Amino acid sequence: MEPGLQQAPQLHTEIISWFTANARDLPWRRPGCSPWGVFVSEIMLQQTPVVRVLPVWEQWMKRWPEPSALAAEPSGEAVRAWGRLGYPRRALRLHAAAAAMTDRFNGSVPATREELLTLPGVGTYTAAAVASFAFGRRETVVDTNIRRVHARALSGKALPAPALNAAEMRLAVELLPDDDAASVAWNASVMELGALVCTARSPKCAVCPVRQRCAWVAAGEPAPDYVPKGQAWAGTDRQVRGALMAVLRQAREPVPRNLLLGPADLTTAAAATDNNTATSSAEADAGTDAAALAKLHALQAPAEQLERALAGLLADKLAEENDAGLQLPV
DNA sequence: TACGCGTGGTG
DNA sequence: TCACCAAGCGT
Repeated sequence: MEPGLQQAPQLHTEIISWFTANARDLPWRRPGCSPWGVFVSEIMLQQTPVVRVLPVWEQWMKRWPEPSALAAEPSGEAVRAWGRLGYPRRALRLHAAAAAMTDRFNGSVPATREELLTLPGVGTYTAAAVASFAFGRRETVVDTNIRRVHARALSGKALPAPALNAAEMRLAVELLPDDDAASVAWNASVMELGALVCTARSPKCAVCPVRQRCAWVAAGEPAPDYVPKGQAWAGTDRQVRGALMAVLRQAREPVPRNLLLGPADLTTAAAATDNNTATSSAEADAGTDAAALAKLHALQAPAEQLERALAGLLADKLAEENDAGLQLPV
């Protein structure tokens, strides 16, 4: 990694030039976008692809053009508007961050990394990214794309380490241009290169602006020295929670617990009459989506797992319990 | 430090 | 098809 630092100036020039010609036209990058717009985009983009964020971001900014507007509404509305972006706790944290901005920062997005770090849902990456992209400050932005570009171009490895480490952070700090504007351009450019060209699975080295300088290419593109750990899904509480969330998100009135916890009653009722007509009407009466409910029941999760998953939702305040059953806060 | 956290597109 | 992967965070 050290040797590559000598060509940092060339890397800056070539990657920033590539960005100028090839960057995607994303709404949160446009000159008129507010710091709040940048902030919202950064939270939504945590572990979620750009194409899925775009439509939700547009609707979000139209409905809540500034932090105080979001803070004025119940958190459940944020969860609903979040839709299927995933990790719905991010919606709660974004709502809480808007409340904190309203209370502690005069209704504005704070401009410094230190202040940004005090907001819920804002960690090392997001604080640096917002300070850099929304406020033009010189901050070292390190995300998964940037780590991968650094690992390949400078360290000659196929993939970065499983977790961000001190050596990577030092390298990123040393690579950051001194000039404020150049540092912002560099952050955005390396990230975009990692997202569009230096991708995880099938890097497009043929169109890479720095392929001649890439340590990984020079080393003959060696394979990763570790096996990425998979994300377990089938049969997990997480899967059950996701199915529960899909039902609760669109429900406009309390959802009875027994409707969520098992199809037993419905099966009996349906069998007693004829087909699933009874099931459909029962679900319609509860204001729930039949398809979402069917997916939940199709998992055939054990009752104790359903209870545990439901408790997990309640613990995160994604739903509130009342006499009638369950619903999102309204 | 390692793990859990949603969702859907894709090679 | 089915793991892998995606602008991380909090514990």
